[in-house]
Amino acid sequence: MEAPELTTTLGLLRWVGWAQMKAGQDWVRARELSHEQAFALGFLEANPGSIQRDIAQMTRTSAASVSSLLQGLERRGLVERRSDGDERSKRVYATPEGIQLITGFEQAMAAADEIILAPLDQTERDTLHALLSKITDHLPRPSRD
Amino acid sequence: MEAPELTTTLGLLRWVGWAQMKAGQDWVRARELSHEQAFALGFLEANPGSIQRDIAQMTRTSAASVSSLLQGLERRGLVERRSDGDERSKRVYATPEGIQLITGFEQAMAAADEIILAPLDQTERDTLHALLSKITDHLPRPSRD
DNA sequence: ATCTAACTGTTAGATATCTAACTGTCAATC
DNA sequence: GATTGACAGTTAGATATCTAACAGTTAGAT
Repeated sequence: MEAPELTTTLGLLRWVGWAQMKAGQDWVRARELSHEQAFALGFLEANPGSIQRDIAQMTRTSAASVSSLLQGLERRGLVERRSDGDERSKRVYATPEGIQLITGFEQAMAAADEIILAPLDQTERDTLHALLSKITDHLPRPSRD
Repeated sequence: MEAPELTTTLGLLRWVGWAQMKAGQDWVRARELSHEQAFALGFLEANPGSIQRDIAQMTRTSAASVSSLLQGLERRGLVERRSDGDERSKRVYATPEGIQLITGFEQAMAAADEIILAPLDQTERDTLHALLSKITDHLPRPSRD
């Protein structure tokens, strides 16, 4: 008695995505972060001075969500928001504390990916990547509409 | 300046999953449902009398989430919860109103899937499905731990 | 028969997300 | 220079989710 979600191609796909999220759970929870906070911090480490709109686009959420998410990180002193010239936008930076907390996140995620993809050999992984790219190439870019 | 998430295989995968969710948005929003409510209703249409624990397992969420989700559906008269023998569990049924509201959901989702998979021919779709199955076969079953 | 452990569901408090409405700032046009 | 429109961010109210703690029920062990 399988539910449809677990048998369709996109159902399987969402399941794998879910597993990836769960796989990183121990790492982020040990630092009392949510996945979203961890990803935002990681993005800010790589792209310091991004404006909130950039984060919203990258995480495919709304400006309102980013505003709320950053509030929590700012309260803990993990990010800073500063205006810079254009008073409409705020440039966001991970603080040293934030950077320190997020160090190793990418590696932890890569390790989780490795476990999930373990059943596939390199050729199969390449094929999977190519097929997914073919799909995302035709998907609308993450946008703010 | 791509972010890592959009270039790794699992990043692409999560992107496709996100697109699927968005693709059904018009359909569910026209009925003032959330995706989660729509999926729960669809599951109950196919599996009437499921207990809440079943729904939690299928949606890979917690018993607490299901409890909260069903509250909203019950308030709108779209589902009913009845105890039946075992007083610990509650059997959940979609009401006629709920069934009527969710009719066509599966087809709408299938249509959305078709659009997303459009860039792939049948052989490629089969390959993708096979690769994803190979991954999920090694994933822990959705469980309640 | 009682006690304990497992099971099912609920609640409380937190964060994330959504939409919609709002504020403030910049730029373009008149 | 003033108005208008686009842009960036915030807030409010809603739902979904999580964890942790709780309450009631069932079944098994002693």
